[in-house]
Amino acid sequence: MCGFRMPGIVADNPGVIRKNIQLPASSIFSSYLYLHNDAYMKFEAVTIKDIAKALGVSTSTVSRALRDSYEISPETKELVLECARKLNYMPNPIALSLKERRSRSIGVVVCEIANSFFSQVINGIESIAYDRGYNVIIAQSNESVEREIMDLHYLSSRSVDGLIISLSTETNDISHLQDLHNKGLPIVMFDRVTDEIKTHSVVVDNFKGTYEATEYLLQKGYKRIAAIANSEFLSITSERLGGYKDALQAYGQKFNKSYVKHCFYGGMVFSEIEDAVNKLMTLKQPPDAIIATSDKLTTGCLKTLMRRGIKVPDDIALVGFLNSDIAELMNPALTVVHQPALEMGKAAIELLLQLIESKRPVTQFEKRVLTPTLVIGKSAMDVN
Amino acid sequence: MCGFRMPGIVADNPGVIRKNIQLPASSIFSSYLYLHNDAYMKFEAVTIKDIAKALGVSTSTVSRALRDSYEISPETKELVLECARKLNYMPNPIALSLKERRSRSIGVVVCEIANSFFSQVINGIESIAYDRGYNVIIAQSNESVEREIMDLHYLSSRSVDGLIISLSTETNDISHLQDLHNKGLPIVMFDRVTDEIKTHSVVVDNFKGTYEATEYLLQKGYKRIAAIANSEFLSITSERLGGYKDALQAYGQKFNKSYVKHCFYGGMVFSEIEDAVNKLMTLKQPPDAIIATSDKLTTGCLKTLMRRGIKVPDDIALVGFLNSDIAELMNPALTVVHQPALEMGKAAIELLLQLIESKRPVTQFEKRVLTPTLVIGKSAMDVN
DNA sequence: ATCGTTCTCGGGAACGATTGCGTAAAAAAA
DNA sequence: TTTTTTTACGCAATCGTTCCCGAGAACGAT
Repeated sequence: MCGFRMPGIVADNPGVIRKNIQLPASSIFSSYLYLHNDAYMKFEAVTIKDIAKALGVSTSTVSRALRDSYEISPETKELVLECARKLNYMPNPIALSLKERRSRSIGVVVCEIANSFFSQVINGIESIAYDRGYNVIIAQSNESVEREIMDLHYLSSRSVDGLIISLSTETNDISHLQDLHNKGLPIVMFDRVTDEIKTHSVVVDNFKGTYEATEYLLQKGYKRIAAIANSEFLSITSERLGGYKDALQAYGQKFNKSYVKHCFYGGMVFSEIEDAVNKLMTLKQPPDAIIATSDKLTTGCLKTLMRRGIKVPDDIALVGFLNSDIAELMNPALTVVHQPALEMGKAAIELLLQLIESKRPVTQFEKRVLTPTLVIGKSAMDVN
Repeated sequence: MCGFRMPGIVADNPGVIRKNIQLPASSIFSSYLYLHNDAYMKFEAVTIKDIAKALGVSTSTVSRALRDSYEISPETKELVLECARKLNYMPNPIALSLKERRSRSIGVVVCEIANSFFSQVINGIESIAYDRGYNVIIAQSNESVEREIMDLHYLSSRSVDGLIISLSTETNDISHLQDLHNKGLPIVMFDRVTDEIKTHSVVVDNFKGTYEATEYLLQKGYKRIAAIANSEFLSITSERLGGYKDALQAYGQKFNKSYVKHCFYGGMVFSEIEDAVNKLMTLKQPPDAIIATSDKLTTGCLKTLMRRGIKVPDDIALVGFLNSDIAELMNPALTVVHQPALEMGKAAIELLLQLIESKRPVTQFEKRVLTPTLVIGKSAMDVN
């Protein structure tokens, strides 16, 4: 009597749903009524009411049976499970969210999706979130603090259970984030972080990244190494410039302030990079090498040099942060600082889920520091 | 009497919420109670009940006042609006979803996020969806049909209002999609599409893309042009190979079957590409040019050639589909077929929202065909 | 004075699921 | 046999919101 609808194949105990279910390619979704004939009708899902009605029991019994409660007899359980399977019942996540006051979704704010580094991070986040039954809502700030605030507003209004964020370049006032944090929203920061909010964070050893890159150039014999960096506000900027400065010092070179150029919008505005490169190249003593401290800056810098007819590495060396998997295919093959982006994403979501699912308040926060890799290419040569 | 909580700044009429709201950077989120002291407490949102209680009216009145119903007096409306503003009330989207039986979220299935083409498409989708109040749930198939089915299962269980999908390379049986479609789920396909499902789709003129690329090589004087393509199952494969064949014919060259290699996993498995290139290069008459018909194939092909010490374009020419914005920085600067990915994403989401928000059944389906661009680089030379 | 309108508003049932509490019937203990 | 305990289930509230009814009050028409 409970087969008055399309017979389905698999229904899972809601507790273990989507865990290695093996389903045939057909009729997986028959939890929905067939109503798609001529009229355009919203397909309606099977609910516990349908099961209850079909079996002549109460919804409480169905609910408890599905959750394998001890107060339901084995026979009834079997009946309910069987019927749920037949109707291909699937629990309504929205109703559950309302009841449990959690959305099982997390928000991710990055400045740009179409950027290798961030898309790889998102890849890592998504892979784990998916397995844990969370969905990921992605928002882009486009390096604008205004947009970042709107993103957070939006995500907050969609009542996400947690947040993973890399700050926009414009963000020096973080009160909008602080507000959310104060209200108890679990937050994990990555890449561009701030100490002002006490929470977990995931970064690479930025200092080490530029230190090694600078050291590499110094060992090659370069004497006038310039740096093109992001906005001074960003954590990554000072850290990366720190590694650059320390390496210079370690090798007995004096730090030259005019060799450091900042791009406030980190290359989102291309003319920024052009200006920076132009200013460097028109110095009385132009640099013989450039370190670019982010993906967009690295490619933008190479693009500018190329367009100006400046040969790399013959006229100038170029080393930079880059997570594109085609760095070796570039002209020249770039020597790059590569970040373990996928792992960063995984670390971030793991820390976030830990925060979200923690029963008791978390007071000890972790700053997970991963190690970047210097991938040697041909964008610097031996100068002697 | 209604200011017993943190005074907020802005509350919107739910009907026009998130429409060009200008808010100061602080206290935007004070719709939530301050409970984040020592104990870890979930922050609780302000509901219409709170407003009703504060004002001594019923929730119905509050609800209607907020929705600007005609049956509420202007005075009461003003009171309610004022109070909502004070408490910084924000409607609970989950409760709304439950009531209205729609989640205001759409699912996007692509094979890989960290791929320029797809991340650009997602960028386009996201930009519009966000403005229209929808959130985007992204799932990756990794070119696996099994994973694709699980993705759809997941998205379906999260009750998305619509779906945008580019099929995985393994997908020749589309009954899992067909099922969802039959049940009335609005679907828009892009890139890798199928005629078996009658719905909107967004593609580029693949034929034209390869035709022009092939023609370009033919005009340069190449005589033995090979093609490396995706799985035969995919729509893009036959279309792109079609353009290739027709161009050959138009220029009086005979089609040589051994010059066409398929990579079933489209380059997700790198050895596939290596094998394809190796087989081509060990022919008695190896090709003098290669056309790669997808992003991953293009970069994979170049990587293989480079590793084998085969110079492009000196030893062989290479032209391929590529949406990376650093094609011009590659070695050599690649001549590529560039797809308007952002526009494709925008078109897809627009068509989907049209489907979702249509009152009456949609029977006329649109196949929107955008035009790819051949971007000339230096990966082919004049051979005479 | 009585009736029909119009204007406002409240009560309460949904939406789908969980869960504390109450309670019949059955089983166990007295 | 009576009492107590256990078993197995139903009722109803709850989450936040909308919306169908119903209903009181004011007002004009008869």
